Amino acid sequence: MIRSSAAKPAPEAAEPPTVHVVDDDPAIRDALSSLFRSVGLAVQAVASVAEFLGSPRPGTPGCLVVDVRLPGLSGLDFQGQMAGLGIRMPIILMTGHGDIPMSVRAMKAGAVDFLAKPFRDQDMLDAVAVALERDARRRDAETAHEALAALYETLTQREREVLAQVTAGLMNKQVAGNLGLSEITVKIHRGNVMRKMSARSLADLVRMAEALGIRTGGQTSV
Amino acid sequence: MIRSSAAKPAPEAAEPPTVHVVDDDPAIRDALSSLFRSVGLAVQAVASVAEFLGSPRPGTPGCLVVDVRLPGLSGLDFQGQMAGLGIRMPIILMTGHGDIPMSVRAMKAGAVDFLAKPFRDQDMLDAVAVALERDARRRDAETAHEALAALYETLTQREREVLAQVTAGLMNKQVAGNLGLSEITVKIHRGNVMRKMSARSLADLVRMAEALGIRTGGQTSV
DNA sequence: GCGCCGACCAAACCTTGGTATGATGGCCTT
DNA sequence: AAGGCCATCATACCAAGGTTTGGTCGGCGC
Repeated sequence: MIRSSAAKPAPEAAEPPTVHVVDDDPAIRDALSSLFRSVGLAVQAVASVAEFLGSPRPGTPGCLVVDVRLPGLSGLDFQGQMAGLGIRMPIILMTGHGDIPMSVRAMKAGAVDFLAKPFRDQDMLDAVAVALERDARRRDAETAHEALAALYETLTQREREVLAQVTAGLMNKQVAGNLGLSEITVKIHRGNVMRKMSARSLADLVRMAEALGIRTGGQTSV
Repeated sequence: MIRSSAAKPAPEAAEPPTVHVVDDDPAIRDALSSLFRSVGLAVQAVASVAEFLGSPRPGTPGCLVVDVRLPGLSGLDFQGQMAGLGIRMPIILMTGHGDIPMSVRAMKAGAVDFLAKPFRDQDMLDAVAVALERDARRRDAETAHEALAALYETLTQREREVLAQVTAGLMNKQVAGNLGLSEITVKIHRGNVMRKMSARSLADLVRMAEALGIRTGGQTSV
């Protein structure tokens, strides 16, 4: 697979991305909803963070457009909580009464944009476009990583040890020595690893180990 | 000093990082200079961007602290120009009369921080600490990459082709077929590549190719 | 011309990788 | 007790990787 979610041969109709709007002002919600719908985007508009968290949030791609001043919980705190909740959807913050430190803090925390009201429609659309693109990339990367992690899960402890040392560049006999095994046993484990990980070559396996963050104490120049 | 590259156990003789201050107000320059010197940092303070660019800037680690409103060239434009000039030192911007869009634009462009005057000394020191840490990491990564690129430079065209295909996971005979060579010739090139790149194993070589961004059309699952 | 280097190839030889087939034993679940 | 999974090892065999020795050919600079 080369890029994007080409995991399956049949790239079924890509679900449309959804813009989640969180603002306690109904007028703003309506205005943003029609703005986003006018460019073909799906919209889910709610009045509070609680409402957003309570609503059904299927694993569809999308982004958040949130007012920083919300009843109960500020958008900035909200931003921080999202990470803890495992929600990594890109966030665009907007505010009617913001200041520079607030915007800087938001951007440092990873916000895609921070728009002061009133903003131009186009600025918001541009920000959403960037956010959706970022989300698409994040999801692709996450999907690929999860697939890899799932394969890794199927390995036994021994096989993982062998994987680590083999991808560190050690020869079978060295691995055997380190693990107190015979070389033939290492070969068997190694073969199992290649098969279970669907690696077609050692180079493949090395890249997989790299992506999984598997490192040994063994010195490597890279 | 805050922290520097803890990459090596004995970094020793680490050149002290320099904070470059660019502000047309002498009072600010003096105040910042003594602030930074009070925590053991070297400082180079100038009044304009031209002066900064004209001064001797050896390849020492450091960061920039720049006022966005400068005679002739704004700090924001300056930020953009830096990339074009190949200067990738982290930048901290400060302003007396900034607004939110300005700060957001600066942060999007990669500024470490954007401080509205007046700011607390500690905020500036914190920002500088982050900037210097970021610079240290960037320099480490850059140094490693340059060393790798230098090795790659010593390869002949053929050797590079062989490197690409071998690290893509192809067998010698496949590489030979693709390049119209005999297998024995591929082996020789391959051996030369391993020697010239100082790779102690194929796994090593794969990681090097990865770091160099060497990709072939060959399909890979990673 | 001469030396140097890169590219190319071959024969011989050795090491390493990889895959059977077959077998033993431990542990856990049914 | 039986079956399954894992780990272990041996023998044998084949494929692939890797080096050495030795040689041809063409371009480039002195």
